[in-house]
Amino acid sequence: MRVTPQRLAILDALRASRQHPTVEEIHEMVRADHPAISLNTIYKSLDTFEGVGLVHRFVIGDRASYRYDFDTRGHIHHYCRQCGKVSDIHTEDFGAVAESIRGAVPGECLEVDQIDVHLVGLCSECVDARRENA
Amino acid sequence: MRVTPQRLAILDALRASRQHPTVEEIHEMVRADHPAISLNTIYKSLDTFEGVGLVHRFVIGDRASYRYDFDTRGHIHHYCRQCGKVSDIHTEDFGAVAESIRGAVPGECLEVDQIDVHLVGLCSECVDARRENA
DNA sequence: ATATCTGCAAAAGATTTGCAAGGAG
DNA sequence: CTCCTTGCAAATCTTTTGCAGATAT
Repeated sequence: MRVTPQRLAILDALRASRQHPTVEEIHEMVRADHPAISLNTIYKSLDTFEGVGLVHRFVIGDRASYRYDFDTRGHIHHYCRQCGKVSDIHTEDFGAVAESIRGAVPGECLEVDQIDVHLVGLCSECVDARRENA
Repeated sequence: MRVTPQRLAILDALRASRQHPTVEEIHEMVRADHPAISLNTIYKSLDTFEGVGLVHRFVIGDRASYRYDFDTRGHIHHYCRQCGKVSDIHTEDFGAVAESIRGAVPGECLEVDQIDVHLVGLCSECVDARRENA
């Protein structure tokens, strides 16, 4: 895998963002420094990164677009069905959650490499907003 | 919500399938009895059904397409990265898993309506196939 | 030097929108 | 009878593919 200015910029942008950006959003961010970078390069680079486990790709909520996360440690994602924001839920104890999930799997016959937990609901801002309007 | 032959056919097809079909797949199935049904009708009907909680929509694995599930009870989905099959993992104790997940959420500030647990790995057939080739 | 990566353009795939005709309530 | 639903077509959005030139190693 080659190290290019584009790839470094993509990784930097993803690391800097806590927003689980879509490909399009990453494109926007990287263009600030690399005006000529193509969307295609974003797609291919992220695909490469995912292949070597540098980043995590997922789809959440009612938006069928890939989102990327620089943080590959196990954690929970929350999708706000009001504003669309995706937030991390970092728990001290994701291990216990993973354990409980693995315990529910009949085992032996199938293999599990990756566990994604997605919650859908309202983020704290949207809960607050609703409370004010009530 | 109106009851039409098309909608009944869509619900029947979805109920009959344990494959978590995509919109395109549902279209194929329903066309057996309703050759003239349009893809658009499938989209709109499923959207309506989801709105009233009749079906569950999700996206899993590396295929960015909506999948639908007639079974709206909480359960785990497993995606096979080899063959693409999506299977249900019905555990007696999804309640315990849900409990453990809710316990990990800091609470009060955000709302959780729905919990999706997605596993990625190999299905039993693909595990067997690999074992035979080894 | 050479295999990989980039950027452009086009193709492919998935979902949504607009509208006129049809059918359920 | 009226409003919701259907089917068609086109538009939009997202992702993939093909290829020629550039570049990291």
